[in-house]
Amino acid sequence: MFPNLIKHIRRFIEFDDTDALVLMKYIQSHDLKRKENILEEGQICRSYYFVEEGCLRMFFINDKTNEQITQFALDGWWICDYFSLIDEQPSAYYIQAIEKSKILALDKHLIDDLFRELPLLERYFRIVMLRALAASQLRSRYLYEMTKEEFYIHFTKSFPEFVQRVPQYMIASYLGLTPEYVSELRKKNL
Amino acid sequence: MFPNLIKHIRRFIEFDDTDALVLMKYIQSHDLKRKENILEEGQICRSYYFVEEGCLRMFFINDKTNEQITQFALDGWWICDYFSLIDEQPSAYYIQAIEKSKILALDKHLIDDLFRELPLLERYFRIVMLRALAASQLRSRYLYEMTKEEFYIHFTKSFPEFVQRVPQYMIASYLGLTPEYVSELRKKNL
DNA sequence: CGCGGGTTTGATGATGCTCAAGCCCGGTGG
DNA sequence: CCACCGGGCTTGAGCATCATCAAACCCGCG
Repeated sequence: MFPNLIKHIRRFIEFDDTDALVLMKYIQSHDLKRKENILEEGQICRSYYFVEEGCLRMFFINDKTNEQITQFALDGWWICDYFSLIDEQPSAYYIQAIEKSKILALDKHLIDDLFRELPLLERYFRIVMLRALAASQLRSRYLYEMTKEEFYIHFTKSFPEFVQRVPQYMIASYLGLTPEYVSELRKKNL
Repeated sequence: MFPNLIKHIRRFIEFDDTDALVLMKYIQSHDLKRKENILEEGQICRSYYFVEEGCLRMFFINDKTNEQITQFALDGWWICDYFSLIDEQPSAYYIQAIEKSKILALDKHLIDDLFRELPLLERYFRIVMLRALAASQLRSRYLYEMTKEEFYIHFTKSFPEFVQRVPQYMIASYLGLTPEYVSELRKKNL
């Protein structure tokens, strides 16, 4: 049904097939077309989203026109606007499919029931959050210690497949660069 | 014994005094003098640290000389190098007391036993991680949408007491600015 | 074949850094 | 009690990085 999520869960906790069947009751699956949104600015983010297949981006609108990407999520990643989710505030973000994607949504208000049925999943989510935090700490460190040029090169070296898969201007936006500058950097670095 | 930690836990879960006594067995308390480190570069970060009283900073050494601050932790905050903690890799960071502080350490390897004794604490830690993630998402958004000047002003407006408490050059470092530039900004913004 | 989104090019310029010097002020020793 | 020291903050000149803007180019798609 959603093998990638199950596989992901099994990386961190014991989780047998009957557990998976229970979990299934709580999950809503969404098939997104390219450019389709699963969250839009002004809505309250009510679910955690898992990318079962495909690729998402999270962005907000800057100066009324400019889409500023703050995160990507590939297959096997959780994504959401945690601030909106926690405080039930309108989100400032869009979450949009870059390509045809299959997204699994876990509603915030069902999660306590889910944990009551499958207590071990609370551990899974704790660990997922912990790892996301580690990733964000690492990313923030790179921002401190690298110039934008180094940051760009580091990124392209680290995720060459991803750079293929996604248009340059999105990479630029995510890295906080202008497309023009990225273009210059590409020329310079062969 | 450590009222601030208990108070913090009670913000998120039911936690009575006997639970607190159990927890106490797992906690190591450290009294730090000004400038004393609880973690140093090269060590493996083995504990989660809670600031019961005082104030910490987390930094790494840039270009062999320059202390680059990436995080502060005031009373009531958890702090650690999550990357080093998870992978048991040598840390690239120092965690140091800015002022006389009381720190509570929870060893990574005891935490599973602790959760076995007090299963509700797993929820507490999940929530703490979740909120830290929300905070880091918000911070990263500010970095995208503000100029350094706006970022500085926003920070000083948001945490005026903190700006009093900590030397300017540390604020500058945390915000990714030179002390000279902060000085210029202060003059400009009365 | 023409259109439109994405990328490139080049000129110009602002933001924010570097470096060197001076200043302020609280602490310490004579 | 004063003089000196040193850390932190400020000032100013010069400069690098990276953004802005306008235009041209490229190429896949209808």
